[in-house]
Amino acid sequence: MPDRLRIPRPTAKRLSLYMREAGLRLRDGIGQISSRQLGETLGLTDAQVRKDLAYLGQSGQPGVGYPTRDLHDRIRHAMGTDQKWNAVLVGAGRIGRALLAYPSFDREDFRIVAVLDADPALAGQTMEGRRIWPMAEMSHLVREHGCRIGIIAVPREAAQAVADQLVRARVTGILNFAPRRVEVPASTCVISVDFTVALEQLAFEVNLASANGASS
Amino acid sequence: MPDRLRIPRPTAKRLSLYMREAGLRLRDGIGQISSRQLGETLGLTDAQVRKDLAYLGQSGQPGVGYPTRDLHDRIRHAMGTDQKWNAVLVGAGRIGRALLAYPSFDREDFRIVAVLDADPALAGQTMEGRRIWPMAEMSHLVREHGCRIGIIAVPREAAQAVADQLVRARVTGILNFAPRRVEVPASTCVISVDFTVALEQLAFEVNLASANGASS
DNA sequence: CTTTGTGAAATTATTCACAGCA
DNA sequence: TGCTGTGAATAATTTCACAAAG
Repeated sequence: MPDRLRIPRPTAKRLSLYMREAGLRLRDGIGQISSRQLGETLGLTDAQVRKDLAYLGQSGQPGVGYPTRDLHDRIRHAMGTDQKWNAVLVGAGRIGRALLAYPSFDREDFRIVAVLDADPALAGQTMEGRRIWPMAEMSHLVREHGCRIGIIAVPREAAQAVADQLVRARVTGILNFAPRRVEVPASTCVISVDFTVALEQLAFEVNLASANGASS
Repeated sequence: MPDRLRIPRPTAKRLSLYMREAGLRLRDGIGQISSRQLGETLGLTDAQVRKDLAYLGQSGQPGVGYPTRDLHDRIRHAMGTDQKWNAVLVGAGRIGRALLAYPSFDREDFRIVAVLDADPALAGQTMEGRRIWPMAEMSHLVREHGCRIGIIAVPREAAQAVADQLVRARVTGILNFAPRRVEVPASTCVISVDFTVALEQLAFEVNLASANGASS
């Protein structure tokens, strides 16, 4: 007996955006927000926004909009970000450093609690004020801090081995910044952030736009 | 008269992956690759791969597969990465540094040719061996190097202003790493890479999986 | 007069399944 | 036998359009 409707993946992505926007409004003391306003700031149609928000159950008031606080809380709950998500970061390179300093990775809900690197020379040093551990400590750190997430910020060649180690250490989710697919058992989730794909996607879009624009 | 079929966006994303894989095979001297092999390494069905590749026109050989070199070239052409894409990077922070050192941003097709930052104290300094320019130099640099792409690697609050400047400097594509939508005229393309959305997406997936897995 | 929630319609994307070629 | 290319079938997602509510 599912207590709520299954949320489609495209919707889940947009829910993140709605939540961020609701958070900003909340901070600014704005109590209501309409699907049209939300759509306008995010580049979506109002119908799309309403369909998405309807997955969270009735919450809007006709003629008024959605109460900011309630909206924010509902999305948080639906996304699971009302829980604590501790993460281990593997890779003390430049991407790892950027993530350590990134606000989203040091919030109440998400937090990088340990940094590891395969380079023995780095073990014991600090990065952005955090101590770097050797790889052998992974299972221990994951257990000690109750990490459910592992972040792969190592070069392509090392990514699969790191993924294997993370799975053995019993994380249930992996955020992968290496430019390749990592193979994991079905019980583990992977989300990849691929800079190269984004860049090539952009080239594709620009070409498409200029092809459409240039009609002699 | 369009000389080729319109490529759907999901397909375009996957084409990047196929191209990368073809490039790796090419480097290893493997001359052929089948839709099944491609699908296996990338986590897709063979039918999906074939449908996608069919947009590039006939190129596979029944019973054999796709010739690696030809496949790579065709995708390159379709994506527009057989052209040169110079980019200006705005933001000499930690994300900017990571991108500067990232292999994909210093290839024959893509290259970051200039770094800018709003902080006057950074102007004239170097980062990853590149000189940092003040914002006022943007138009000049874009024109001089023929940059078609601008990369936004600044905090949320500064992102829209940077986007406006990039548009004025006449870039046609923007790669946005700031966690917000940037508003641009329709003639400019934007692709966003949003770490926060990726992270929350992961939490969502993990929750979903554990909900499915745990049926008492 | 504005805005929600939602069935129905339209569009888009994926999977199936198989004829035809090497 | 192994594999491509592709119509047809299915599934997923978005848009439309409107009754009902503040």
